[in-house]
Amino acid sequence: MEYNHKLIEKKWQKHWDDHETFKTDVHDFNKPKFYCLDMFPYPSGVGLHIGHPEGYTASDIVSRMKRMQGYNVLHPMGFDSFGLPAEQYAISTGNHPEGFTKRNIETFKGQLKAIGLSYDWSKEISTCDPSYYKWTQWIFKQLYLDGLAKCVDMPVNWCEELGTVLANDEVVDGKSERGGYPVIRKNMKQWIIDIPAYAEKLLANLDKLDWPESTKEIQRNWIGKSIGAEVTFKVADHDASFVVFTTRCDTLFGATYCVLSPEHPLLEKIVDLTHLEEVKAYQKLCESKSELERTELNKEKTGVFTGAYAINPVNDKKIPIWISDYVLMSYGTGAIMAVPAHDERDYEFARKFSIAIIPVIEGGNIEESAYTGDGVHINSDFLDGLNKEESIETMVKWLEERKIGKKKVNYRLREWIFARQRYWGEPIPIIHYEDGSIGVLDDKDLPLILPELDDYASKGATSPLDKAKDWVNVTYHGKKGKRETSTMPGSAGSSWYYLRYIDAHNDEKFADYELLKHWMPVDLYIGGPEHAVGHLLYARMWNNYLYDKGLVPTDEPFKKLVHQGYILGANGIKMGKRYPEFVVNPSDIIERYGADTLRVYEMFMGPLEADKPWSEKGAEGIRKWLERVWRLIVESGKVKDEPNSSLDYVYNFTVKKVTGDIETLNLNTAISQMMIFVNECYKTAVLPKDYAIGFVKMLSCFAPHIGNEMYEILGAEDELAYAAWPTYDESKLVLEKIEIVVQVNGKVRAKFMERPDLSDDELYELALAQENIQKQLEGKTIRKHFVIKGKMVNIVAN
RNA sequence: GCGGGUGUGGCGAAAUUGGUAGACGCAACAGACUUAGAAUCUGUCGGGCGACCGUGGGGGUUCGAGUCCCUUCACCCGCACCA
Repeated sequence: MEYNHKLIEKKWQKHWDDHETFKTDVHDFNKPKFYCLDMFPYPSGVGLHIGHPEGYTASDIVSRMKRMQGYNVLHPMGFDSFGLPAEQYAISTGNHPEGFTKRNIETFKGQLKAIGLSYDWSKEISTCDPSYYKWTQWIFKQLYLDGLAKCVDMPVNWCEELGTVLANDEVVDGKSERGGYPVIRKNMKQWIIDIPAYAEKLLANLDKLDWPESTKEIQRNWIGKSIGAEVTFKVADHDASFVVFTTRCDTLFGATYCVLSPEHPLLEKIVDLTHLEEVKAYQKLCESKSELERTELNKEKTGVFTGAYAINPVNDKKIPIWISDYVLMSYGTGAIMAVPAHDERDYEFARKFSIAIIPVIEGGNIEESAYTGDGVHINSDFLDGLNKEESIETMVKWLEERKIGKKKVNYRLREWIFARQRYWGEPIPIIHYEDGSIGVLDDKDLPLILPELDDYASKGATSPLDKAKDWVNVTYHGKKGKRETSTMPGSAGSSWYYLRYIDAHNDEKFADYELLKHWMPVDLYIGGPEHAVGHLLYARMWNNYLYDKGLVPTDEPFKKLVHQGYILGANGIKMGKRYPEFVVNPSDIIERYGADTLRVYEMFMGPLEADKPWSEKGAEGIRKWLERVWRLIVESGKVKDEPNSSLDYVYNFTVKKVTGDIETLNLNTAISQMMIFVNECYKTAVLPKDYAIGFVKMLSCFAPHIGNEMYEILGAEDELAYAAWPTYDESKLVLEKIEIVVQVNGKVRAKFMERPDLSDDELYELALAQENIQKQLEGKTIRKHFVIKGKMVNIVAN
């Protein structure tokens, strides 16, 4: 009987489907729970790529082991099916997004099943399903009622090509993440979610998460906390003032000018008539620039003088007010005090426009560059002689006493722009009444179904939904109004899906609290690093918010997070359109070698988190290894109901190593150890049946189809997925004799085998007796020696 | 510029966290089986004839360093005029 992957894989996939093997009873609280989650895919139309099975296999291995260890494992899957990617693809291929998405989901599901992943499909969710997005709308409604979702007029990222606004994480280098189209800043009435209100909590909670340090750091940077002060500057000869944010209020005596952002609202009021034309021209120039142009590196500073002056509150000096695009309206207060002596940007600007540079900290060479280091304060009246920390403290106190400034914490994190002028998303359950008021739909009117629309392409600043006139114009609670025609962004549905799996069919609530209390948080979350600030920050915010409302039991949703690396092409470059000849399609690999080979190879390639190049030969090697395993278990005749002590050590060690490695996700070394076990089995005549069964159980986590088949061939009749995980006998791990290494001056000079329980002195004596050691020590004096018990002796001599 | 990470044979990678560098696999080579090849099984496999040399380079701590410290180079990822 030969190993036939096609037959075996089909057989066991059907078995798992027919028996609902992986269906989890979420109400069973008797066993300890384990919630193992994958980032659900966009069903994009091109099908699964080679990277999907990597993370999915890793979480599947953990799920399968935990199940055998007696955990009640929740391992669900669903589809992130609303949003730009699906819609863009639909438009470009002339398909309607709905039918198209449904077909894609079926394709994805078929592909996922062909990999042999142990998902509980009874809990499948799809974010574009009304029974799901009813609750996305419901959570949005709560955010709205609590003042965290707002409709405001603000500058947003506008992408003309996509015909929509975009969130900050969807803009990369001034271009849209999807498609790479130019993005400009533009004032629009927009729905936003006040994620900055959660900045502090999201930042502080990072410390307690078992996440990759790099991802936590990215989130910290994105939140961008900085501690400083706000200082009020009066405008000379005007009844006006503005506030600046600074982290260096200790340098106030060196502030020789102020800069307002070109969009600053105060400008209208204070610009001098003789400068009005210039200012307007500059504002217009800035407005027309794309985000990319504005943030270009090392760009020369530009700006114009407003003709107005501010009063420096510490010395009542008149200092000029300029405008420049290096001051951003979206950060701090949109205005700064400029201290050219100690800030590189201000220095460059002051040099260019010949503005005074007054040093207030000793150090550096002010003729050449700004000095940003620490030092003793000078030219600073009551701060003279103090260092940075002392000066800041003194200055804040001074400002606070006179009520012209105060300590202030600022965050870089901006509002989450929550509306898209697109068709394929959750409708926002809001009505704009004719009287100018805004209303939200009653719970009984949710979900607000996305109307069918033939012409769903986005053009210009209007939403495709504007065209659904019958849907837009409504009378609600006796008032006439129009529905909101923007839809929610793709990241809406993915911000809470992990909660829905736990109670996927609940019509009354988004999920039952008692169930959430048992199952949350997610114990292990595996997905790509590209979601470090988008999804992973939004989901944290929603969960923290729902926690504050008492609707979920934990503030943080994902206890442990792991990112899988990219599978690169054989050329070492990311697979993609640029090098189509290096793109590997997972379905081809499954067809040729089988899903088990694909799974084991992807796990064997290297550490889960690392980027690794694909190797066809490597995959072939794994296929051959599985055949070798098959011959050992099924054909060799070695499997017998009798003991073989020569395998005791390697078997027990393998159980220990594989168990520990799965726990820590060192899946490549777990496979190495299983290979060592198989190699040892080939060297001996008898493979005890219980060892064969234990081995097959472990292997079945990695290669479930061949594992189940061999388990059946070995005569087992129970369901392997819930069979007891193999245990190891610690006493068998103690070897009779172990190898002792003898070093002279740190270099290996001899090795010998000895009992592991000898004393240090006994080992030292034996080491000295070694022939080669005697030779090495000839004519030398022994100075000292070190013994590492059960391992080595190092003799120091000269 | 700031932050995070990586660097080990021809290749993918291991290394019990300071204790035998290169486990396991790919490729290569040799032998067995075969008319022959493929497959399989069994070996060899960092460099050097050797003393020795070897974990990007240089320095240091230590009886002992891939692992710790300093310094430097290269590449990858994130943020980027954030006041």
